Amino acid sequence: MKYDFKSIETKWQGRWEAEKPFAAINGDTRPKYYILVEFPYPSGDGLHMGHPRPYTAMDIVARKKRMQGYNVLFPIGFDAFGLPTENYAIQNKIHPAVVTKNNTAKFTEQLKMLGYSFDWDRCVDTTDPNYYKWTQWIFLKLFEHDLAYKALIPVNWCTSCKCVLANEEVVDGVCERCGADVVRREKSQWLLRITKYAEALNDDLDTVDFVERVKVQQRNWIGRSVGAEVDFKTTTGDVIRVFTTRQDTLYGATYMVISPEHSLLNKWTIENEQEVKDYQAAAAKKSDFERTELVKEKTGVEVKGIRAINPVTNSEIPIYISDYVLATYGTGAIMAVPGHDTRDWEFAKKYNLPIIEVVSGGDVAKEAYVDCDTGTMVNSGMIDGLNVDDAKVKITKWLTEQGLGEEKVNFKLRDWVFSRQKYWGEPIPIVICGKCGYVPLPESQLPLVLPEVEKYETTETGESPLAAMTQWTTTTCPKCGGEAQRETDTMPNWAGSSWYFLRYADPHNDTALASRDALNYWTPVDWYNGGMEHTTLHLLYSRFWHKFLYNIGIVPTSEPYMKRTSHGFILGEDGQKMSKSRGNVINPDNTVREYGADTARLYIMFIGDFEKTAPWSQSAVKGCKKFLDRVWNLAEIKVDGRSTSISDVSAEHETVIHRAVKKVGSDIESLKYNTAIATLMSLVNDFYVAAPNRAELKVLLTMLSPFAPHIAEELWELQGFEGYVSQQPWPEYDEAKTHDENVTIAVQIMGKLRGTIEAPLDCDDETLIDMVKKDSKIKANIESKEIIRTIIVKNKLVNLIVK
RNA sequence: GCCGCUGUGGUGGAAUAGGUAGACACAAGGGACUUAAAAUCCCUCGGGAGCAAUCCUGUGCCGGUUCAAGUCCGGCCAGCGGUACCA
Repeated sequence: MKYDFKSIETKWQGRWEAEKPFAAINGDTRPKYYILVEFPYPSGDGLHMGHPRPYTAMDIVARKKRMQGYNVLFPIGFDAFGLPTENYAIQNKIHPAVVTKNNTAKFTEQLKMLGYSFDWDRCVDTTDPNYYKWTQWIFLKLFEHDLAYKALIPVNWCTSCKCVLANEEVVDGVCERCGADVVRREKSQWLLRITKYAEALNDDLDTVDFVERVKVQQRNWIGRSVGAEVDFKTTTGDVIRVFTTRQDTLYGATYMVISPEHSLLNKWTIENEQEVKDYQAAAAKKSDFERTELVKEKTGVEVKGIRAINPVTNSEIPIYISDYVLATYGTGAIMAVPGHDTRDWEFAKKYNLPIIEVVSGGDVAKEAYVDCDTGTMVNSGMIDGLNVDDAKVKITKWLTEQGLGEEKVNFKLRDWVFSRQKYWGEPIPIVICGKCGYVPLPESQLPLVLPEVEKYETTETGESPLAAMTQWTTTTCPKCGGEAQRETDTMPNWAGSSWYFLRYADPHNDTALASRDALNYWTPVDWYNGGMEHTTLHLLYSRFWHKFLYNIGIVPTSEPYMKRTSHGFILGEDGQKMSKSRGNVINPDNTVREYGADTARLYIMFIGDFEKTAPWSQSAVKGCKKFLDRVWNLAEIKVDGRSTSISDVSAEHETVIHRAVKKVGSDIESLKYNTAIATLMSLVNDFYVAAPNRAELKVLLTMLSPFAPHIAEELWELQGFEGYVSQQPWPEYDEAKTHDENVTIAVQIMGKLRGTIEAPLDCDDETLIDMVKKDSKIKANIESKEIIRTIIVKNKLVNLIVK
């Protein structure tokens, strides 16, 4: 009989659906293991190859963990709020909820087609009011704890989406989604104070097992830097406070620069007022992108008539305004040390300002001496002769004593802009009352359900489509009972995904986001795998929400995820990133149809290093199909024999089987799925040289089942083994049996390979050298030479050094 | 610019901790079976020399450490990702 993958896969998927062998059980006595994959955004295009890679990998882990006796939670859901759905709805005049329903149905079908062992009863959908009730509830808690606030801020405005974007959604000055220009605009927006958690988000990375590149990227994004704030008095009697990480170079500060938006500019009487005003106006007109684009040439204007006083030299220094100083970082003002900062140096050259060397070792006449940590302080009064570190300590102490400044830690991280002027998102549960201000909706009124609207488009003024629904927006103030308006902004699609993993623990709870018992049992997530592109967005946002929920006593741990790994992209066959415009998108449907889900799963794991990008190759898929054909042909006919325990493997196959069990097991844990599959292929190749007995076949099918679950179940049944192969214990290996009695020893002379010999395992050195010397080939090589040294690596290698 | 990662056959990729480079596949070539094709099975497959056993050479480039370097160190080059006037 031929390997009929189609009927086999349909059969087992039906059985799994009916009998639910992969259901997670709350409060079970087995040890729990919570494996999480990033739930998909259900786009109209269906799954592409980017989805099955992480899903298959974690499915393999989930299946193996179950076989090892864990109560595994491996859930899936849909992150369904978002712009593409809304745009599709606008274009086709279909309600976004209907679009979402269709898309999730398609995704569900495709995910089931691939044979994933998800617990489908726990499926969540962020657009379900029963779900977003709790997203809104968390928002109310954030508001209650002063972590949500509304402020007039310059926002990134996408000219095409007509929508406010988070900084994270602006890429190279254009909208991440549609590629249109992004400009700056003042708008009243909801923000979340993620900056309050900057320190904890940074420091607690030390407590979790995230792959290093994720930690590095998060740390860079949070951007912690330690320095000092220093006060500079001015001739007007005002004080300009600056932030610097180089307080040691204070004696070299020969001028100051403040941002064009600095508040003191409004207060001062400036001699060249018009010139300053013109510069401010020009800077305000520029978008963030334009401001950073002009990196090469720095511009600025001196604020004439007012001077600052360097607190250590007491000399008067000029003040400039320039847009290379950002209003949003530090204090919006800097002390300029042209001798030791590249930007200050360029600016000083251009405007003919003095450059003073305060750390020796460079040539400040030629260029700024920046990497000067090893230098010695010069021209620096009280800190002359000290090294940089000591100088920092001493000057900071002095500044603090004089009341002129103090040590200060700054972060690049900014508050999270949380408003969107869009329809397809969670309504923000706030009422705006003329008398009481922003009033939270009482919990009893949640969920605040999205109203039906006539038009989904953002209004011309940039307000949410909800703003046009006056019937809905007009309400009464929960506090004073007077007439009030509902907030019409909605939440960004990062909201629902910031806590979804908690809901999986108890997805049908209608009195809490999840019961405390369920959270105590399942959280934290043991292993979370996802894309690098979410490192500074979703991953950071959800850590923030989780820390907040921990602080208010909702969740039992301060970090949501114990372990985070990250997979590489699957590229198109042309080696380019898959995209519709390139026309190189590959979806799993065709491969599954032509070769079956098991082959598709195998190939996507065999393709290469899980953590790196890898190009798809349709022709290489066949290799995996061939492998399954070979397995089928090997095991289709019932193999006789009563013994089925691993202790009953033949002497012939003993070593290779114990080795394979060891290798496949450890490879799954360390993301090396490609070599795990290679090991299985080798084992099958060995079985073609000498046929396996019943015990050996059993081990093979058990190990194969996480990778290719359908064929494994079918062959298991054909062989007459009991139950589901996916519910068998994972095979155990015996370390002693992973070695042969004999080992091949490489023999080198002067470090060059000259041959190999067979020697008994753990052979003692003398016997080994003796054997080497007797080997005819080696003998010829060392004739008439004297062995002056021998190096032996046990069971591996002998190296003879001769003269 | 800064931070991180990567560079190995025609291709995807292997190579615990420095210890036989190229596992496992794909593609290609040759052969068996077949009327033929598909499928299957067997052989070859980094480069060079040789009938051959064998020898030389080879992991982006240059140098170093070591008995021994794809692996460690220093300096380059190229590609990918992140970030960007962050003081």
